[in-house]
Amino acid sequence: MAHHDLSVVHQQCGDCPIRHRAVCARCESDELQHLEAIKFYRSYQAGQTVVWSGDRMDFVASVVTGIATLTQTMEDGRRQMVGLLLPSDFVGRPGRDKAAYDVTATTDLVMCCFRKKPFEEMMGTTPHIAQRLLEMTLDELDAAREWMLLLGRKTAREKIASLLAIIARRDASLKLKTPKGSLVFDLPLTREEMADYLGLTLETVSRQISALKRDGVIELQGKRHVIIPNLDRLMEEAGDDSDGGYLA
Amino acid sequence: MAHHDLSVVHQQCGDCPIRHRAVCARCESDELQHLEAIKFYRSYQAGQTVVWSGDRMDFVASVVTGIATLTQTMEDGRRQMVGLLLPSDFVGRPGRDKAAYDVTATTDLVMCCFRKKPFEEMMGTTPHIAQRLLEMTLDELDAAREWMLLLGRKTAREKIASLLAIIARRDASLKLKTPKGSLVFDLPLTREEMADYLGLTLETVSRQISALKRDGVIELQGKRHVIIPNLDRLMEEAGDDSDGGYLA
DNA sequence: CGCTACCTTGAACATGTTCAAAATTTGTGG
DNA sequence: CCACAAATTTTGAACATGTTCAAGGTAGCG
Repeated sequence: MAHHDLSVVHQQCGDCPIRHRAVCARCESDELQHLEAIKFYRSYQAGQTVVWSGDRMDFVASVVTGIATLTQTMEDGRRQMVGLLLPSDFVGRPGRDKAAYDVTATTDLVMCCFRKKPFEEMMGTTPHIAQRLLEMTLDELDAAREWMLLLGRKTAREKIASLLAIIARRDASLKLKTPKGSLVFDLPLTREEMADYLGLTLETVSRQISALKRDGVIELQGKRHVIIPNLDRLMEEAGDDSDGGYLA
Repeated sequence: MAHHDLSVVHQQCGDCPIRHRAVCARCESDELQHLEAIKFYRSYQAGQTVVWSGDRMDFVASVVTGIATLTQTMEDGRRQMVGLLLPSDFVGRPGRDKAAYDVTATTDLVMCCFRKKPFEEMMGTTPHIAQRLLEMTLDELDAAREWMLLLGRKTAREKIASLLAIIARRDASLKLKTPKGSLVFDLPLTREEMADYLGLTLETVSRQISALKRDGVIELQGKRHVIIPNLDRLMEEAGDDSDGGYLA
């Protein structure tokens, strides 16, 4: 319970790491000031639940740092992850007061929150916010549909390769490295979380990761540290046509 | 090839059957007039392709009557349907010029089209359109995520029951009948299309429909005409918690 | 060092797929 | 209206992929 009180930290929007990708990306400085007035930060430790599905949610938020997941659960306990929230991603839905999914911090997480009422009012008066939110929502819809193809039609091996390729790409885009050449990253998810994302069991995830390693598609150092010697090879294993455009 | 030239038909927005659900739902009459000036109708016969994934698409559109599907295809031919477009649903993405999915008419189809350029300009000047489009996109995202749970975690029987429940509900909502009591409708999809939607093979779809019939969950007259004697029973079979809110 | 989480591996099993054939429905032309 | 061809659907049997249940291994952290 070492609760570092990050919730007190407050930063200028101008210095914010997600300033140019989040829902505020298009805002002018006066609009940003207005947002600044209604925003507050919240921090969560790895493993903590941000909200439970069905709970009242009186804020919307952007992920600033860390990773969160959206999951759905059936009565008998079957779980399906329906979203992986990375820095700049948006949580919550204007015009709805109950959370539709469980939101969980998988790493330590900082979110930039806006009380819903003022945010909704601002949406009406600030087209730059509504425009950006529409754009982000359309991107998420594309990502969800790409994921439907994965869940409905890909083999276990292809599913794992697809997930690794997505994480590798995202990491490459954050680090601004060349997309060719070898890539290195740490898995932000446990085997079980990967299984929940891919519609598999954790045993199958483990077996397929071992198989990809055995076949030289990936290298592992420990359980989490992954090296991709050849991204094209990984993409082939994922079954995507070479130039598929996941996420942003 | 009996091509009834519906493409010439032109109607007043005020009389349009989707006036209050489509992207134009929130528009005032002056805004509607502006839309009316840039709109045109197109008709497609059952089975026709509206656009191919990757093709240039210089319009966006609303489905007026009929049903269309969005599908993704892998190089080796595996197909996954990622959307079922019903009257009032929106096709195309402002700010993108290539289609991301194959769009196919599964029944005779009439679409209300807007050339992309003028539509995008109107989005900037007409908040009512952008607002409505955001709302619709958020609904579609919820539907896509509900479908991810189905694809990732439901059994074949649950998948079929879920699909039937969705179609039954939609039909009930169009006909304004009480959601209890027995429901009757025609399947708008072939077994193969159902399979593409559910991430199954057509044989499995056929077998599970036979099983649901054998168990008295549904009744069939011919291949397409379905009677649901007890919607609650069907919902149980679908594995949804009783009050789940699919689609709109 | 030893506990606890997490991960890997094995073997039996189950669900859904594949391939094949037969049945049914639909559309077409006589 | 009927007969035939084409398309769609159903059913069967062998098979494959991923799951389940069980045991053992590994890493991180007190």
